[in-house]
Amino acid sequence: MIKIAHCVNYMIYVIISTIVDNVEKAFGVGRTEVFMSIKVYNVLTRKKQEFVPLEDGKVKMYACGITASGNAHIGHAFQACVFDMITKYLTYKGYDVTYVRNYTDVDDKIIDRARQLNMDPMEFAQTIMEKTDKELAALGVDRPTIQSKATECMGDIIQLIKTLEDKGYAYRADSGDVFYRVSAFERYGSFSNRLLDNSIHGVRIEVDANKQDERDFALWKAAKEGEISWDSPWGKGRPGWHIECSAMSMKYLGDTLDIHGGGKDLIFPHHENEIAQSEAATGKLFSRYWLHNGLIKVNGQKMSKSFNNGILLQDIVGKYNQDVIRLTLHQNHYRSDVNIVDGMFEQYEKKVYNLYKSFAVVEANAADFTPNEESSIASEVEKAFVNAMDNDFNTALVIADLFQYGNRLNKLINKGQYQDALDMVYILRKMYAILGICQQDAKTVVAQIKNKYLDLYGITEKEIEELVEKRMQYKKANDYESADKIKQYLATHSIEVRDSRDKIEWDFLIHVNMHE
RNA sequence: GGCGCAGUAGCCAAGCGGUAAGGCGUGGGUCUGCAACACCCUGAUUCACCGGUUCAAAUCCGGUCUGCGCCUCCA
Repeated sequence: MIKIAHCVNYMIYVIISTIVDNVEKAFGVGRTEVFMSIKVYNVLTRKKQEFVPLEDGKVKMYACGITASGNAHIGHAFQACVFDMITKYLTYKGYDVTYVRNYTDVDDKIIDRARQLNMDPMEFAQTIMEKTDKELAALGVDRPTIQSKATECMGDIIQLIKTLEDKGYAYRADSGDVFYRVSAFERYGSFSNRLLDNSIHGVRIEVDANKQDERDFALWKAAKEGEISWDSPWGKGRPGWHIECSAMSMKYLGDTLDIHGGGKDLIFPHHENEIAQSEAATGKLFSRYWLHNGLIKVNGQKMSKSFNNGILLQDIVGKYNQDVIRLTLHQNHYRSDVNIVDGMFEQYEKKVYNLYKSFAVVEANAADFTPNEESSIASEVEKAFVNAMDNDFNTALVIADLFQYGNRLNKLINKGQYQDALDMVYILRKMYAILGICQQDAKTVVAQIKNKYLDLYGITEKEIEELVEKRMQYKKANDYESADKIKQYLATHSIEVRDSRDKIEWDFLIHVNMHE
């Protein structure tokens, strides 16, 4: 009875929705038009809303980058990959994107580390930035339009602090430090939802005696004896962290940005403070949209030094292929935390190996064909990609689709439909470039991963080939016992063989153990 | 204590009012003397729990529990 009622209700729904669809079509308000626009989750409004830049066709985006105080970790890479992906997608959609990402190249930690290493702090920061740039490039992260450094914008930073001081938003303490006067900015706390000073209870912090209000934060820090410093109207010193980003973003992008991004751990206090500084200085809205990426967890735990579970880029770049790391990072939505569990890199390594193996087969067999950009396969893939990405950059969906396309590609290969297969490879390479995936030479990737594993398993390709040849001889002589001994020996090195009529093929295994 | 996010199969993870995508793993199969890759099949009567709204809820509302993040430098 219930089921019948259920069905009847559903049929009523189907009939109504069909009518609605037809009405929409008749009036030209098809759903396809809705999908033309991009929807983004805006932290400022806490809503998913249509993305409309200030200036038609142009996007001004700033993302908080890295403080160059140590080796970059996978969390830094995630932030870089996310905003690289967003830049590339917006560019694909036809926007002219100006993307600024900063390096903080002077701060307490940098000064401390440099001192430990007996290095000049600027020089130390420089080596870190160069190393990080290389590591990010190895992940297919493009350089932003402008890569700004705090020390290169000192004049702009000082000017901004001066403006704040003139307007009564800043004061110089006896210590020589200049602080932002939070009480002067009424909206302070509204971005991160910290309306009153009630956030401080339950957490014990020492209040700097120089501050007029415990919420005040440093705009300019007076230099200690022998410390690196810059001249300013308030004496020698260096800028506070928050003011750098306000100054740099407005210097290159103007008073109002379209998108401001960064890790979600920066919402408070960093981004709250940036808003307070910038909007107090200009009287204008600082950024129309705020996008924050999630954080990295390792086996369900926060990545932190105390757990000793940090994944540094120097430990994974080179060890895993670019696509493997990108798949791991983009396999879930950018706003969610990425939980990297044991075996995850290996899982995607296996996928990447198989995918490029298929690419190689197609490219070898379809060398004389020309990819057809207008093919139904190409338009289907592109449409699905765009639909997913228009909805707040849903890379998780896009990657789920990629695995299905890989499956379909193999079917096309098995059927010998190389024109279709080539069209598929063509469109995958084109679209997934936005995620930094599927861009490499297929044969090279296959060889890289193969060599890595043969190395790991302690066996060479030459040795395998010789043993396989021997096995062939034994089989021809009907000596299955000896032939199987070779097979077993190869199996101990994780090499599996497959005999066809007149030849023996082999491949290595990638062991993925997802159990905890 | 305050603010925010989240709980979907063994694991990872989409869906965000119309009847549970995808991947890994598992188990079977095609093939094979045996057999890896690939390919095919295989999974949640149900989305932490309890109420409510609705013809219809994993999706909306209220409450409970649990986990996490931020409030101190943090991508």
